[in-house]
Amino acid sequence: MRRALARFRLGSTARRVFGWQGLRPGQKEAMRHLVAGRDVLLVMPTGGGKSAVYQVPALLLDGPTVVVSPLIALQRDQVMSLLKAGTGAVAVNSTQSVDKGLDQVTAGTAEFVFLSPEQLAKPEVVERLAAARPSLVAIDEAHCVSSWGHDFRPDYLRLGQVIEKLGHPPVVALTATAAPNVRAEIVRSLGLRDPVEIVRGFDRPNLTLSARRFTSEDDRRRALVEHALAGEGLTLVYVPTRRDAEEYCALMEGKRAEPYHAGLKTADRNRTHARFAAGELDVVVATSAFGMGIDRPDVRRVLHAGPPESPDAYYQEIGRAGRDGRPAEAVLFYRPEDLGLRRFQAGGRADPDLLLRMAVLIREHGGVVPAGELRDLLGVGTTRLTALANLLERAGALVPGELRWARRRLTAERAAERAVELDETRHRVDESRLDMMRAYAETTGCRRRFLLEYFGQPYGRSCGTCDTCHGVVQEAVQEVDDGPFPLQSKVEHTAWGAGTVMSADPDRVTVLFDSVGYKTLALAAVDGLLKKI
DNA sequence: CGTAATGGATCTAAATCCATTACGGTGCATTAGT
Repeated sequence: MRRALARFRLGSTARRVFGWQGLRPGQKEAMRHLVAGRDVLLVMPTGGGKSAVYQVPALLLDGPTVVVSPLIALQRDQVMSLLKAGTGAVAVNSTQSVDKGLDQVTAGTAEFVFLSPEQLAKPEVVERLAAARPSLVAIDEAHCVSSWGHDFRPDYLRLGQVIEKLGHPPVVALTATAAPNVRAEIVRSLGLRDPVEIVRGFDRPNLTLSARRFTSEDDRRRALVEHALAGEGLTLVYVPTRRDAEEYCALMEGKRAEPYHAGLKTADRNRTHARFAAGELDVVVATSAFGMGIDRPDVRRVLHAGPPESPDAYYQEIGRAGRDGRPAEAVLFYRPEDLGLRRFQAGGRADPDLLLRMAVLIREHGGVVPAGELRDLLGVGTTRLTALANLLERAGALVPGELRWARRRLTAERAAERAVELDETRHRVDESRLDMMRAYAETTGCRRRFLLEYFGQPYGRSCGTCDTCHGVVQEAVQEVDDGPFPLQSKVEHTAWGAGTVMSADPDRVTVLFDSVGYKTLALAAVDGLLKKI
């Protein structure tokens, strides 16, 4: 009854509380499903408006809304804007008393509570939240589950368990960028139940795409700096290292430029952020640290001094240009040697020996092993231990959310073996994403088409505006169901198993395989190896 | 994996070459010491 009523109040609530006039189609659809009790995965590339999707339903449902947000700065911004709208909100993190924050939730004065996955890794925090009977859970920047969960911030992979402990109210996962396999991982990892997937407009027609290839580092550097200095308008330069951020920034003569990376003092970072937001800068030269929470609509250019680790990351970064709809450009200054650094940064494999020792210890203990003891015995830190536990849990060896052996019949050896396989698979898929980044940089086809099809949106023509199109718009390069392997059709490879066709040309086909990631195959050589299923 | 910094050797003294080594991204939370 309440829910039926709430459906019709979405628009008026949005107007009354937040002053939003019209809701966009994707937004309203997502809200309706949430209010009706469904889980939702929302992928909307253009910035603003995603938070509305949980904020409006939250006000129509009884009980607090738990928002998982990766950065304390982001939590702070969201809380401030909600408080300004006259709605109770609190961020629970290490900058202030966790207990006092949770008291606001218990007392019912905070309708919204923002937390990091690390806070939610603490059982007492989850218990207190569960006691408040949350009516909605929102996972902001949900691609972090996939990009950070495996090693950097492993508590991201524990959110599925947290959601269950919170009673699994309707969950909405929000992100700007996610390829089909990333979407699948978000759904699986968060344990979303029969979710509605809403994927809106990946294409950004006002963005022109180009890439320039260089042999020497010096040439690349000169070309990028020259390009940055020649143009007008707000520019973001993405660089691979902190050092490069400083060096490139020093070369931006005549521009109001600042570097940005995680090695700078918090005060300096905040200042640069504020100046950028206020329009007091022309150029920010940054590592991947700069980005989330940026909402300036008038970024005219995003230049890359080397490719990021995947098209997913690249699209995320160039997506910060031209949000006002006016022309903007994304230029990749590329050297094949760049890929080595990214491969290094992708990190090493989990140590099989360590996994085995951990499995043996937990299995022989019999009960719940204290995390501190396990860390000491294995000589690893919290982050690493959680990452290893995640692997063993996915291997079916541990009770979800606990350091306790799940099945007597499973040997430690077999569990460790499975965990290693899972880790291997993930790394293979990651490497294939890097291969796709190289393919983007080196393609002679339409770059827009390349990216859109990578994200599972058949495009089948050439855009006419990227460098490789040379101003030529081809209406039908490839129909969706042309050829032996139509786009998005399911296929099976004798060695690599099941996959989905992501892009097809007259002579070759790119398939996303579950076990090995993206592979591009020459049609002339696939006879007997690849078949439609 | 690639690049930059470091160090040692070198036909006799300032600079160059080669081999070796170090380094590389993202943030939370917690803690020790002001």
